[in-house]
Amino acid sequence: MGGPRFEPVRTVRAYERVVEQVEEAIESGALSPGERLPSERELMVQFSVSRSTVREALRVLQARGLVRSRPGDPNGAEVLPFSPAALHKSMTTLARVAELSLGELVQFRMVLDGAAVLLAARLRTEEQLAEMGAAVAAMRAAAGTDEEAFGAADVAFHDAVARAGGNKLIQICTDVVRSIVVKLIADRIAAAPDREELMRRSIRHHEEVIAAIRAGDGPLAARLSRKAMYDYYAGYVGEGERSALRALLE
Amino acid sequence: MGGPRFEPVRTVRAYERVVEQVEEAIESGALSPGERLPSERELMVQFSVSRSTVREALRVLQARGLVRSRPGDPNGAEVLPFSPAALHKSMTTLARVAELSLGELVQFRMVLDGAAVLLAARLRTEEQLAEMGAAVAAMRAAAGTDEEAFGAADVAFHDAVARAGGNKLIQICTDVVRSIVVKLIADRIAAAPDREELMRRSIRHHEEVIAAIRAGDGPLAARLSRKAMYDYYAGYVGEGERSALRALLE
DNA sequence: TGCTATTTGTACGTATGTATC
DNA sequence: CGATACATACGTACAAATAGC
Repeated sequence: MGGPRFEPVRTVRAYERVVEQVEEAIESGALSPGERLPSERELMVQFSVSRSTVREALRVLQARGLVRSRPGDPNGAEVLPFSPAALHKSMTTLARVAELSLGELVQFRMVLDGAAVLLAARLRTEEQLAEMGAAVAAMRAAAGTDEEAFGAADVAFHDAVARAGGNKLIQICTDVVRSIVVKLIADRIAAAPDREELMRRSIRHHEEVIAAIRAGDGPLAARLSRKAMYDYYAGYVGEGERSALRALLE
Repeated sequence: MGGPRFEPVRTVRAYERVVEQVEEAIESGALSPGERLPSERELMVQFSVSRSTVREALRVLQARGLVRSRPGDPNGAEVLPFSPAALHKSMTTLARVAELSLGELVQFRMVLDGAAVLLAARLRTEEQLAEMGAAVAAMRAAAGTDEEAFGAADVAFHDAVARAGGNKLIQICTDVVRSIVVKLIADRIAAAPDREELMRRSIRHHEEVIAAIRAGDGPLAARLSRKAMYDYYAGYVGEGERSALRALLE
């Protein structure tokens, strides 16, 4: 027994080491959003690598949403503020290659949104309650006339709820999945014959959720929220999956 | 009013068009995992771009976890099977740059794991129940002796539950966040003075969850699951956040 | 085993379009 | 408008690694 435990050697490419160092600098806060990286020529000197290596590294960093570079910019690449764009991209890819069904996506939203509402009922401030109310008012104003504004107001509502819940991860994930779902069935939603009625019912549900949040009744708010989402999306989900969604309604 | 509605022109880089086309081929299934892309030289002919452009595109595709290329491989880059690695990477980055707290991460797990358990109580097969039981048995066997095996068995348990729940997105996200949490506090967990007691209690909780799943009592299983997670991690979370976690225990 | 052909990894030079001053 | 510095893209060259003989 014993002897030294050797580990397999992984040859690490030059561009990866560049990525690692820059990534660490950004994630540790040594480089802040808005700041600039040195120019590509400067980077090749600092890392003692060729231009192509620097560029491949910058491509990866750009794909991860950490930096952006523009041609002609007298400064180097710009360090970007945090954005869930990379998460959005990888979840969208995930949805396609893992063949996530609409039912799974909606179910995920029911779970996270329900949790956000539950937390919001505890932690919301009066100001946040007002935001939710304003969002629903905007939904009412746009109902039947402006599809786009209705959707935007709905997003604003769920965002206000998620922020009130105090969990950034839940907030981000609900938003990412919401946009994926909407993209998947935007055409079917717009073409729904009972579109007007769906919107009205959605608004009513939202108001009930707000009332429950205001009353501090988290479990009720969560049930109402899940029910609202179910009613809105169930029509686009196959019957088999629909029953799995109903499991969350009890 | 009227006239054509012009849209702002977005200059799109050459490498991006290459990425788009290959990505579409992979996500649509035209290229399956295990298949090979043409060699870089072949790609530069097909896309009429230079090799550096091809390589930058391949780097991005590699960063997204879609392909992998090895030096000297006479075949081109390999199309990879689906993996949540890209999602894992972007969530890890998210956790750092958005400064997600341990409390938020644990809360997220409580929500998703609770939902998975709730669904599993409805949808589980006898076989999956056996898997969960086997995982807990492995946890018991490893308790106090083999930290690593204990952790692996715990992962196996939660994975079996998530699979039984039937929602791949929940399954993947729980696993991703679990590994982030573990990485964050692995050292503190290992150094816990009451480590042995924590493990025993965790096993007991897992058994209670299995019993509730077997009985088909989803809500009870979910409560027990969230309670188990809270007990296990609450010690590592600050008091302020701990109260937000308790909001999920009612 | 060694050899060879092919491919990727990396380096370097150059031309071009663009943003800033 | 010109000058400057930058990113973009192309092409060539060579080293290192792999597969197949």
